[in-house]
Amino acid sequence: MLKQFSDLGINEQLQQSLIDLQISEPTDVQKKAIPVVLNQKDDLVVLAKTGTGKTAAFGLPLLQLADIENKDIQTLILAPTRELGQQIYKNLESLASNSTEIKIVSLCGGTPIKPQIEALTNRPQIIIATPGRLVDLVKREAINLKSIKYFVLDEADEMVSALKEEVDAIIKELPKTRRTLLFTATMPGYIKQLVQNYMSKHVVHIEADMETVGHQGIDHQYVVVEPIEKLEVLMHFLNSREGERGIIFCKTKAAVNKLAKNLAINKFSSGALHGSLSQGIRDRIMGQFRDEHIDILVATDLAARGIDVKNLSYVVNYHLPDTYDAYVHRSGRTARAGAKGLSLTILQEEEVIDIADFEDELGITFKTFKKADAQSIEENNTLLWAKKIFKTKPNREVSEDLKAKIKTIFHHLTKEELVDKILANYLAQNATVIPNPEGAKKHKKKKQ
DNA sequence: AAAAAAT
Repeated sequence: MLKQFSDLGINEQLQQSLIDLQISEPTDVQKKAIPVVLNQKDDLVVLAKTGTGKTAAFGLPLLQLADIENKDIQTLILAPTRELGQQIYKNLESLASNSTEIKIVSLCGGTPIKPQIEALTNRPQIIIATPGRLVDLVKREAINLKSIKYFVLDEADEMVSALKEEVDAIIKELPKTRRTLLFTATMPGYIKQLVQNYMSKHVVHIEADMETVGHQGIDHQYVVVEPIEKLEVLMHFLNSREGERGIIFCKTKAAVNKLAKNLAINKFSSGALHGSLSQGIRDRIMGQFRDEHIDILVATDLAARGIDVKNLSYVVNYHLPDTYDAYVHRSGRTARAGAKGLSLTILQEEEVIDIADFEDELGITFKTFKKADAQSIEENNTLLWAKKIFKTKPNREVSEDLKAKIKTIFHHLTKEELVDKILANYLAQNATVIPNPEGAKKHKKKKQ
């Protein structure tokens, strides 16, 4: 018999929200984790694949356990990035839409702290935070964590490694009697050891959705390119996926900026996301991406973990990820909730040997992505650029006066001559966009 | 070495 949310002990208000959200059946991780959280006894370490519903696996039972008679903060959820924190907040809000008496407050950085201090005076039962901001609030004595009963670390492996200092500072403020619930898709051996130090009660270990070896639904492919043709191959791929949506991962913020600029010049519907942008811009780009106003997100590993955007059919590794786990998280942005997706890694010749390591370490098999020959890539990219120009709407912000002046410049040209000039301009622009080998060498030399 | 997280 299939277990339903009601069988797991989820109450009617939350069941109604699930109906509203058109979520009909619990996933494996939800079936396994919900009863344990509701039992109010044990600590919990949950290992479950990307995109299998971990947020609801702790969100549903913790919303149910929220005691509205109790005006103290009862649940603390920590996330590694502001974007993920906000996403968890929104998910919990929508799960709680029929439990209106529950108050949830998001305490992520990058936004003014005063409104958050204000919001805390409303006595929320549940808070979602990023570590830096929460430490700040504790230092200001704007928050008291002594009443916490449930402590959730999402992306637990990242939290106890990269953000260990802040997490340790926060744990010092928590009562020993609390329950600790850790959720993650990846758990390197050394982290597994470390994690034991964070638990105070008997620990239940749950592994869910793991019986399917590899990352079900993800098609792993790689393509070998010369440095000079990397951008061209990427654009050719993006053109072949016109109307689809995905994320392109780069190694550095500077590389994200550069690639996003190149894609913008070539009229791709794209935006950049990394940690040096203001939170306002980060929120705007994420909003546009979620609302499908832009199709392509160019990002650092800021977007690698937890981010759940609907209908992403591909992920591109424009640079190799640093770790095997980073590959798991990046590629896990596609093929979510049972969907299919492609994870394409673009490599240079000397990096090909790494592919075998990824295969061995992660138990996956890469197929080779067949790139077209240089000439057809260029032709194809140019044709699609022309189509995009055709579809471009006139810019109303340009004054009539300026338009008239520009028209006089081109006045004496025939249509054919005008097309020739626009095309030549496009090709020249692209030539400057793609670094030539000389330039690449010079750059390398400079770095050494 | 780079990314994230506080201002």
